[in-house]
Amino acid sequence: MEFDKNIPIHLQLVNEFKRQIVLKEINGGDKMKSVRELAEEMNVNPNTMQKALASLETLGLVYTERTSGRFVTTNESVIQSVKTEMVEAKMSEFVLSLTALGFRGNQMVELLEKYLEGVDFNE
Amino acid sequence: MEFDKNIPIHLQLVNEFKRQIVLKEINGGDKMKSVRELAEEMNVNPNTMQKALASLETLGLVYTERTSGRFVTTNESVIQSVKTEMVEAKMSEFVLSLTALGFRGNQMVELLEKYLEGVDFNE
DNA sequence: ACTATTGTATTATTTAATTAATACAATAGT
DNA sequence: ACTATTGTATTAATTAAATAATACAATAGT
Repeated sequence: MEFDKNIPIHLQLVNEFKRQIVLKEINGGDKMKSVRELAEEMNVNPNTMQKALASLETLGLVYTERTSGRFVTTNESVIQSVKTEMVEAKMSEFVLSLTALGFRGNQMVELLEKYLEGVDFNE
Repeated sequence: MEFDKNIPIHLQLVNEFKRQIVLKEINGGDKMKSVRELAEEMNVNPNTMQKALASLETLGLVYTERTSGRFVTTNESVIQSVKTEMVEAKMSEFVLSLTALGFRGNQMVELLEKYLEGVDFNE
């Protein structure tokens, strides 16, 4: 995975894991790879990975079983609410940005449709 | 103006000025305030402000007349293309993010419409 | 000519993120 | 019991952004 150098890596890691969990690329109860392994795999320092995983734990998305490792939560309602929150955040950011650029709601919808026509494949 | 602490301030400044120019809150030919004045007003260090303004200059959005100060470009086509680029960037980011969250184009439109119903005032 | 105001440059300090290197703590699995 | 693997903690070094303080350069306007 590649990082945006203008955003702290640990935040980008948290986001990526949230995405994987929410999209069921990792399932509830799944064992995650070890801190060191993940760090290696994603080319970051173990400390940075540790920090990201600690955040995930705070969110309730993973839990630790010493010393077996870390596991994805089986609490589906937590996962769902995280997903909802992620979508809302994206919507909010988009609408705020386009509002700042002078567009109104209906124009945003039009723009989105136009954009999707242009780039899309799976309409 | 308030800053997102996770994004370099000079980038946020560039963005804000781009927005102001593109939205004609500042008009072509307008004299901008001095580096020091802007820095004071926006509560950043003059060096940070200087950096942001230098970026704006690179973009062709402002030019310097030593020692009168800095002025907004009168080249409307530059302004328009910057605006287009900003909108495209927002669209792209939004669509990429929601794609990563497992949505397809038509669902994105639905989500946006729903979201706008909920929050909107100026549909 | 003078001078205030402009942009610009420089050097140092501070702060936060990241990396680095290492050590400790706990226990599952043999 | 041993040991490899797990998470966790600590301390230092590095890097980049931001701030701080100051100086220089140019000229519009008096």
